[in-house]
Amino acid sequence: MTVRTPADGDVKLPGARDIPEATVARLPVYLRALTALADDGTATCSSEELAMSTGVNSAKLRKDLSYLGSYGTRGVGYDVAYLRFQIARQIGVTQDWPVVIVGIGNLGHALANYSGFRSRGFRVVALLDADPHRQDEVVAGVDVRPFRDLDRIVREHGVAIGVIATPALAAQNVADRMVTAGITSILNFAPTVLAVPEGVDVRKVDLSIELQILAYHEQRKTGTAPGAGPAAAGPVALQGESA
Amino acid sequence: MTVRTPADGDVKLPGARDIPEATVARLPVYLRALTALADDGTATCSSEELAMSTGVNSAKLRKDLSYLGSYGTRGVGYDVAYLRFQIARQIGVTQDWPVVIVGIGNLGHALANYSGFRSRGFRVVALLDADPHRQDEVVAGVDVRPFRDLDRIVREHGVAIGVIATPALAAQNVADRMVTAGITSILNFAPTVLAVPEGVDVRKVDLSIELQILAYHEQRKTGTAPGAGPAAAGPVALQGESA
DNA sequence: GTGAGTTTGTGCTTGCGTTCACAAACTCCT
DNA sequence: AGGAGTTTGTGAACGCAAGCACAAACTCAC
Repeated sequence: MTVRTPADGDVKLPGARDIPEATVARLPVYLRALTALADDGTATCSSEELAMSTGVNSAKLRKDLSYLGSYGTRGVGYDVAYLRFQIARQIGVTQDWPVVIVGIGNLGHALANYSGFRSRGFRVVALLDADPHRQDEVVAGVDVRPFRDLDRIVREHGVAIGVIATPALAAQNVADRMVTAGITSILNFAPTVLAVPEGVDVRKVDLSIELQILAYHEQRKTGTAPGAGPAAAGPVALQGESA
Repeated sequence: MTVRTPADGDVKLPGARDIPEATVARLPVYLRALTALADDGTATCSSEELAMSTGVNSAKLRKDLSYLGSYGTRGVGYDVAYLRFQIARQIGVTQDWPVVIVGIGNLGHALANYSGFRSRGFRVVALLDADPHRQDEVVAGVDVRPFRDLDRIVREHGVAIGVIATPALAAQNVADRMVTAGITSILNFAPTVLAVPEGVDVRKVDLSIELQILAYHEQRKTGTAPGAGPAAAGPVALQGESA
């Protein structure tokens, strides 16, 4: 999913060992749990406690944290505030990242209104849509701009991360324009495989894929077809509508 | 993320080898690409072509498909319609799965209106919300029901899959109620770690985690702090708001 | 200061996933 | 029919991730 270029990605920050991808994916979970603990007034916690509240094995958690450095104290545990800062620093969310959201449909609205953005290191600087009818709206305090303003907005705010919430057909075009504008990380909600040049990271969030994975396991569990209820409708053939 | 119970999950369907988790996660992508090819009128395709359009290695794709059986023809490729059906059958989306969505906020609206549901093997049979003010609405042709109707709806429609789109604080309670009602697969959009009993699968989709993973790589790429643009705001300290 | 108890950090093993490389099996042309 | 070209299916090698288990390092009580 994530494409890393081995060439330019290896300019190591001072004191930054390379962290395994699986660990990187869990760091945000730890960060969230630590924030919750900090808000509770908890000053220190053990790997066991943190593991419990994040749903991972405590050994795995300690190994993950060890990639960042030795921030714990044996016999005591971790200082919540300190560890939280260290993780935030490693992820790079000690300051806010400006992001743009393209495609202000149902999903775009939801994303724009998502309060977790601000508090977790991101700031929505622009909402863009190609549809002129949408460009009068003000969503979540940010007004919707025409898509053609992308280049200017990216330049002015130094945007590196873009979110695609358009229909599938528009996604590749939006991605191309984003890359041209200078965006190098894309979060794609459209159900399409995006082609991007080396050095651009893409992460995909796909609703129906997640559901289908659940369906697979569900089928294995029960050994039955879906909709076993009395009011269930008859079989529905696979329909068209690709992409 | 996905919890499989080794005890009851191993009742193998006739002719169903156990498919690696990584492969299962890619099958929906193949399915979508094959649907697109079928709509284009393409009758047959090679692993190389399919690999190109799905963004995976062709060797990996062949190995993935080989877990389902030998559905290709050497020297020719795969029959699009046939392979599509076989994958759909393995995933279990030859018939529609009834699903319920709990939490009709911004995200719930977006999910309810998502057209990809119907065409990819799922049917939204109910929208539930605890807020009485929301229960007058009709979203995407389905009217919003009170949350307490969950048990009855699950029973009547034979619902096995539930979607949680509530705020974080409500998520665990909703999950508990879902499990009690008989739901055994949950797709969780709330930024919380859910505790569920053995045998219940949970998949999590978390916006800010995805963004933070992107931010990590972005930081490594540029080696700089976010918001390098001239109009970028000053540093913003980590704020509270846990969970 | 010393011993008992606690918790971290990590070497090692095991298992899963990816990739390579090639034989097997097919088509097509002559 | 036979040979050249194409494409699948898979054994084997490799690399990453997970989990175990334990030494090292700390606290606390006396």
